[in-house]
Amino acid sequence: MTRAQDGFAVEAAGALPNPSAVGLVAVIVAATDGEPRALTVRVPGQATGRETGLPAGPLVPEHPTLERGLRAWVERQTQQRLGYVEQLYTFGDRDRQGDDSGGLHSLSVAYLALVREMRSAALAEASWHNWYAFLPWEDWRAGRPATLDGIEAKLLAWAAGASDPKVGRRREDRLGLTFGIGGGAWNEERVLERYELLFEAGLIPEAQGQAGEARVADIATTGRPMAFDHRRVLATAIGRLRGKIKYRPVVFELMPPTFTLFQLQRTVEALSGANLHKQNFRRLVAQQGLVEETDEVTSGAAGRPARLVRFRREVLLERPAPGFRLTPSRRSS
Amino acid sequence: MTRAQDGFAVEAAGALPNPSAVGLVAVIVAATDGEPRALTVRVPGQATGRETGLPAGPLVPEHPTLERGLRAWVERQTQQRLGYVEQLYTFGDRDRQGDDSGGLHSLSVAYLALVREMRSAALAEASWHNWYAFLPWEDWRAGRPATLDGIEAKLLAWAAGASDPKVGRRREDRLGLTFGIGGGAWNEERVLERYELLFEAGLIPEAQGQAGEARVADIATTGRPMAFDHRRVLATAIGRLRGKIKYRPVVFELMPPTFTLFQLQRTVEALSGANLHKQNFRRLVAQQGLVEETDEVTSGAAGRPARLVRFRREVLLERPAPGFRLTPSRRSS
DNA sequence: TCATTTATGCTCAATCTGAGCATTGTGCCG
DNA sequence: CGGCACAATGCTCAGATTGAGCATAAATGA
Repeated sequence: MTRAQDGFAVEAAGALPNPSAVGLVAVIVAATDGEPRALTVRVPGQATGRETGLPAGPLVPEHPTLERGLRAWVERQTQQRLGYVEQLYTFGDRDRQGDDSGGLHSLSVAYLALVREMRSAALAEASWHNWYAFLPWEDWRAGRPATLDGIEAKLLAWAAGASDPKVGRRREDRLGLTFGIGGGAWNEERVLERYELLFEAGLIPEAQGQAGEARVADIATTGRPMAFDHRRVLATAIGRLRGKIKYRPVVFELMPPTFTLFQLQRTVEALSGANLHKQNFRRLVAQQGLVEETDEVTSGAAGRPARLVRFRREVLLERPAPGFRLTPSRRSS
Repeated sequence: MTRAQDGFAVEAAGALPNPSAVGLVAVIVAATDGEPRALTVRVPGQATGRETGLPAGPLVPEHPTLERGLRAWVERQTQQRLGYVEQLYTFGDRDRQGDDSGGLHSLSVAYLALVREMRSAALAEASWHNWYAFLPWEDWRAGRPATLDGIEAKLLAWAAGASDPKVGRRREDRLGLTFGIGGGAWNEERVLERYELLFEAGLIPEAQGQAGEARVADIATTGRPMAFDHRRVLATAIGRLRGKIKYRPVVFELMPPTFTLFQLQRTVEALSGANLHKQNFRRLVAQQGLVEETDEVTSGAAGRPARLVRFRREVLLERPAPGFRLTPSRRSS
């Protein structure tokens, strides 16, 4: 069925030459105590011993769809029920893969999953990490991250160090767009673009396959490395999630059955990396009808008890499916 | 390097078992005379002779990235310069692929490309089609598409025909969400969900591999079929594009160097399938600073001549990168 | 009891949106 | 040549949404 015709190589999707190695990678996200967490595993490292990486596995031909395959595979191996699952991106970068298995083009199909509990942390080799450990510049909840000073300096040097001045100017433009250097605003969704920029600028040890050799000083500024190019996958996931919570009620996949509005806000803030105006946040949630009150209230903690609410499942049937608009406030720390 | 450990199959992305056949599919979009078009080719059909399909080809291991590979491949074969290229989705559905090449899992990585001209229509076997020929229910510019009457009736019958009443209710919910049946609103972004629903309901001939045998009556209501599952890919592309134009200035990839505001509006309307309020549209474009005036005006046509404008490339460097908010008006036909 | 802390209610100005009316240039038709 | 039809363009206005803050309520703990 393979056939080239008149300049078009028209191929049946089912019968192609050049078989490739295809893997699945999962970014499994939870939010506990107002911190965003990703499930990681220890993998055999490229350079040194063992490194932190994302759960990954082979594409299993037994399953009818990619997503169902991933779901079954992860749920079986982590005892973790996956609620929301969404395909993220397919990575096929040759020189960015860990290693090239001789001629086979290798692809990784990445998925984002949102889960409620963290029981599987009990599993050996698997553990939850605050995702900002890997991308520390993305957390603005306590104000501008200190690490950005060092990063900006290095990025500016990188831009200035371009041989062609035109290239240098383009680099500076990108610095403005992504990191807001030079009067630009910080757009919390551009997580991947920021990571890519750091990668290109040589600030990411994974770029040279040296994830295992990152110096402590580097980790302090550019974060903890991951095996292969998994930080890129994580960056993709965070960016996607930050965008999605604005127009789809996906945060609730991360919440327990009942919760307070402030817990909800903390979770949204954890994901977006920015603080929100409290009163306006509740107004938004109320207006959209995202939650309904229970007759329980919290107790024990300091301050006035908060009413517990639950997600109104019906909103999934209402249009347009709402989410959260993120409007940062000046509250910090 | 393949290794299972403690419940996690941890695999280096580059060394996986089960090689798969991987293909690339491209949805190449242009907009001419206010109509949205997709580039199609004639492919050897599954059942009957030759069918319409999307340009597709094998993954070429020579290229450093998937996107660069696709770009080079399409540009060479269609003489069509691809401006904007974006990865859409990776399809791996087993039973939805055209045919299964014995044991190999087959994937299609789909891309969306926006182009300006349509020269390659000159190529034999390749031609441009109004994309609503394939998804006629998606075009609301002349009011509610007539085809929806027939579709709704069949969908309601499908929901009512569920053996389990619970399943039936869930189907009805989905009808409301996607097609707005039962008091719901039409959300122009849910193109894929609508297609999937029709597919499940058995209204899409491709579902049984009968794309080539669709009856004329069916084509009138559920649109022209495509080879394999390419209509699903097209639906994905349209949905994505409709979402994207709202927050990124991507429409300009489809416009000639200079154009009138109304031409721009027509293009946005063509993509979104809905009409917009003219004065508000210009206000939006002006406010956002998306275009700058040239000193030329149109002439020859009826009515007052319009000023020609051009896209302000600088907006790509301004934050947050703006797009179009789509607010339908009552103007129709 | 009072200070502290958090939850919750409410106000207000600025801006944004959706809708429509009015005016301005052109080509075209008697 | 005057007037008409037709788009383009300018402008207004009420209602809704946003961003920010003040005020009050209901707990805990010294």
